Amino acid sequence: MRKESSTNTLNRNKIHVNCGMAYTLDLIGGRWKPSILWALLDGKLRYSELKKNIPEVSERILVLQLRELEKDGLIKRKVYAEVPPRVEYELTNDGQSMKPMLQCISDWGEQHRPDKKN
Amino acid sequence: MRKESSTNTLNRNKIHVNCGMAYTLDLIGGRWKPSILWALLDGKLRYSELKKNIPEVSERILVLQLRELEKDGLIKRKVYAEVPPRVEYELTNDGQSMKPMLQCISDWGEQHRPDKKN
DNA sequence: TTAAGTACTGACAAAAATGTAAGTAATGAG
DNA sequence: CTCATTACTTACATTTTTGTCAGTACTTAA
Repeated sequence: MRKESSTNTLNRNKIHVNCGMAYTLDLIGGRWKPSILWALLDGKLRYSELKKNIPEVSERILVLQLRELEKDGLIKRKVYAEVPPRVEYELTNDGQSMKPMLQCISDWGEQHRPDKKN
Repeated sequence: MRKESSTNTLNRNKIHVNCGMAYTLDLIGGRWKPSILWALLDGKLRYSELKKNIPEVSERILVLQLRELEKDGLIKRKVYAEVPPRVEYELTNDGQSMKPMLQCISDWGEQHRPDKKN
């Protein structure tokens, strides 16, 4: 949770105003968000499929990260009125519009991380 | 400081191995790192100039972020043996190689943040 | 002797992010 | 009636990040 008036939060918001980079990075910068976005680049996935894709994450955190991505308009959540439940996640248009940027970020990482295989 | 064996840290490292995006974002994702990198894109700056560029940050945090960027090989620190002291920061080659990516991240932010001026 | 300038450092505190373990709701199958 | 299935939620604990405030070291200039 975020205290609206902590220096920490105020700073965050001030930075967004004069640094587009900081704004973007705040949206995609959570621990598991890159993995989630990456998985969704190929199309929609059910909650359980996301979990399989990202085995290390706990359910609580996965849901938290999904909710934030949804709140920030990068993914949408579609619930089917079935039992057992079915929920699908997919990128919104804004999320799709990140594709080239995400690819670029990924490429830089692949090329520069120390333990890459030659 | 980081406890090398917490689940938190282990997860961070595991993610790096199979998600280049996550690796990159970890390097540039600190609160003030985008602002610092952005300022250094135009050339080297003294510590005091960086401070002027980013007035909100406290000295302690500014130094912390600079040290991390340095440790991760994105910037270099050059000390002149003068009094009063002079220290200059500039991008390394790896830092320079981020330029197009950083521009891309910045552009996305400028175009999508809610409170942009039309 | 005192002050000014620069680039910090240290002790401490608050806030935010991440993780663990267990539990819930609805329904159809056996 | 019990179990399996799916997508979560809740209470709690730990770890990490960010921030505050005061102080330091060195030398030159007044």
